[in-house]
Amino acid sequence: MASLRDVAERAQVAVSTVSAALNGTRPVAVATKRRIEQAAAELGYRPNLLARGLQSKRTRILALLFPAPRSGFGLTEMQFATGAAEAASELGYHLLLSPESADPIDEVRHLTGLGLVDGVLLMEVRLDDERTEFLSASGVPFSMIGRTREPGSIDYADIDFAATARDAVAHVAGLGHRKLAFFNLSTDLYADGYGPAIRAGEEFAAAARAAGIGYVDGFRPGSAKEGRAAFERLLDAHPDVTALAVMDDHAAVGVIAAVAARGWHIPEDLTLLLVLSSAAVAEMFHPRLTTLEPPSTELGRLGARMLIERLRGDGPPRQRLVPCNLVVGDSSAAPRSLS
Amino acid sequence: MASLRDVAERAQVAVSTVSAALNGTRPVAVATKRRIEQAAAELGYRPNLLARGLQSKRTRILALLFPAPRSGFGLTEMQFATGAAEAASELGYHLLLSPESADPIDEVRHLTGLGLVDGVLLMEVRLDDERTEFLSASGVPFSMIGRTREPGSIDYADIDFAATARDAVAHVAGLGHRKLAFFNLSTDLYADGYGPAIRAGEEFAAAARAAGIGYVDGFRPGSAKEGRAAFERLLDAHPDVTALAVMDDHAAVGVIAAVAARGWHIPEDLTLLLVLSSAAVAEMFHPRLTTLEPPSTELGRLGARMLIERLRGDGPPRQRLVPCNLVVGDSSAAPRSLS
DNA sequence: TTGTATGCGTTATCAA
DNA sequence: TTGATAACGCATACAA
Repeated sequence: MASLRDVAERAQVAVSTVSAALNGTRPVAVATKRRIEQAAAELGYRPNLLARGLQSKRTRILALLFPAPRSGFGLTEMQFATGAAEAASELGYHLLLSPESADPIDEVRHLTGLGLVDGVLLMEVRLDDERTEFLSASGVPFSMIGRTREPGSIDYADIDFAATARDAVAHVAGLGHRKLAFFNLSTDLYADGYGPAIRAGEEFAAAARAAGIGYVDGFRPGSAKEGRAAFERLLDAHPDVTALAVMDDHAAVGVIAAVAARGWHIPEDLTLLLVLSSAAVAEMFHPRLTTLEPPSTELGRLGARMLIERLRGDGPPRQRLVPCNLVVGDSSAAPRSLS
Repeated sequence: MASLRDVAERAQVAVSTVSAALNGTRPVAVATKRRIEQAAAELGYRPNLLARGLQSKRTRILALLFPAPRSGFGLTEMQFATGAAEAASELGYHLLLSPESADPIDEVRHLTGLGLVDGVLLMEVRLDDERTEFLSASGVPFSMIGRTREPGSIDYADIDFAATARDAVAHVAGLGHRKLAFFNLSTDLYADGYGPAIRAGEEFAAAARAAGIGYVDGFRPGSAKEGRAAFERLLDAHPDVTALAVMDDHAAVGVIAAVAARGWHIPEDLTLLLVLSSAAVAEMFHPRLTTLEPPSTELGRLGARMLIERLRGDGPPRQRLVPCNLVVGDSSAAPRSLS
């Protein structure tokens, strides 16, 4: 590879002048600047990121810390990663994919100790997340996709659960439904303090209350079997429920089976919503389910952008909430009583 | 961060001695070595990767070039990435996630020109892939997840389509089926020379022939609607088909709908196989479909390992084929005629 | 067995 | 407006 020296020789100037001309870090006569740029172009010069990083203490590399795939299909995680990588790339940064080992703290220490990365992007953030405390304490710049219970002044991009719940409730209430049920994520995730489970649960309850429609929750089926059982229990206790929002994809499979087993049909007898699932997944169902699609790519992009902005300079905390996208499928309809 | 100099001062030796002691690159007296190691530990010394890379011309960073999510749920792509990242991490390497821009060639040139990466990992390789030619020509070490039509001496890890097809055919033949149909991926992908579409198509035909059972193909439904239509056409022309292997997840949805519309049931009236889909996806169906699950994580791991081995030293081409994993679900049964 | 000196490619400081 | 030079942290050839 051509180096700064090669360019300098060819343009008949000093290395420092070439550096200055190419970076605009100090005034350079237009004539020499042109000569330098031409020489650089002819040699196909590319600045060596390592040398630059060694000197400037900034590598323009971000680490995306991601845990082993949890539930779902990995689509969401994949979109976080691609969104973040794209946004980083647009801003001249690179994204290092860092699989979280047994000890995430150690992982971060390793990465930053090596001088490899300028900042860290966290995903799958739990309400109480030890990683944030460690990162704050060690002074490593970072941002979150998701957020802790009390984000304080930490930068984050997360789903706007309140708006999402409002949209969902408005959708079913607009169809004429008077009572909505909600199936949260599995008990394990809920107990683990997984943000989306807790927040979606709270916000759906609040939105239903605000809209003045009936609301039932407390179910946390994590599989098709559990989904089926939960649906049976739900109807036993609340036969007047006509709309159901489900967070776990596999639980939805069970619900659909239970509906069919009763001789019921979707959407005539039940309006079914998938919460935080992609349209690609919703299309796998028959009928195609209405879904509240998480803005995963956007969140990834935002997370990366915020982190880079923070690296470029200080400022107020950057905290963004983005609502899910309501994609109406064939599982939404007015309740029987109205038709 | 503590540097080599800090360690040297604390241990009362020269920098070069510290370097030697820590890297074992030349003999160091046990006593001083112990002193150095202790000093390093006390200071929490970590070698600066940039400085080391600048000197040694090797960064121990690999780039994973990945295209925008294609079809499916991204699970497979995600597993390639996580597998590769894990394997790299175990061997002391890091994985850079590089979203492919409009011009992948330029992307590679950029990455390597910057001196950032030691090698490149390719995924979503097409039968004729210009990237391989460019990489070969420019001397950048690389390996493929997937493979071109004629891989030559390029390292790769790919699905063993022949073994996979044999397993699938053996499964249905073992159940007593005498005629198998095959729905390939969408026409677009097929025409684009997407390896799995072409190879799976060829190998299923060959496997059926070898097993002496009837075989029908030529269908390429890429959506639920097309899947449904394809199934109707299939049965019109070949009413004696009792088993069907489908590559596109959404097409499978259509097939299931068509089966139900006929008043048929799975698996009594049709044995349905999902090819190259994960068990997580297969579980979304009702009944749970039998699937041939691609070894995506393993392929990612292998791809990274091969590349690292190649970087460590030369040797013969490393080329590995791994068969899919047959996960028998509730969509496999003996054909009607036998029951 | 250990220390000194040099260079990797860049940026930044200071003279000229 | 420009050029020489000293870092950045590490590895290595060479001298002691």
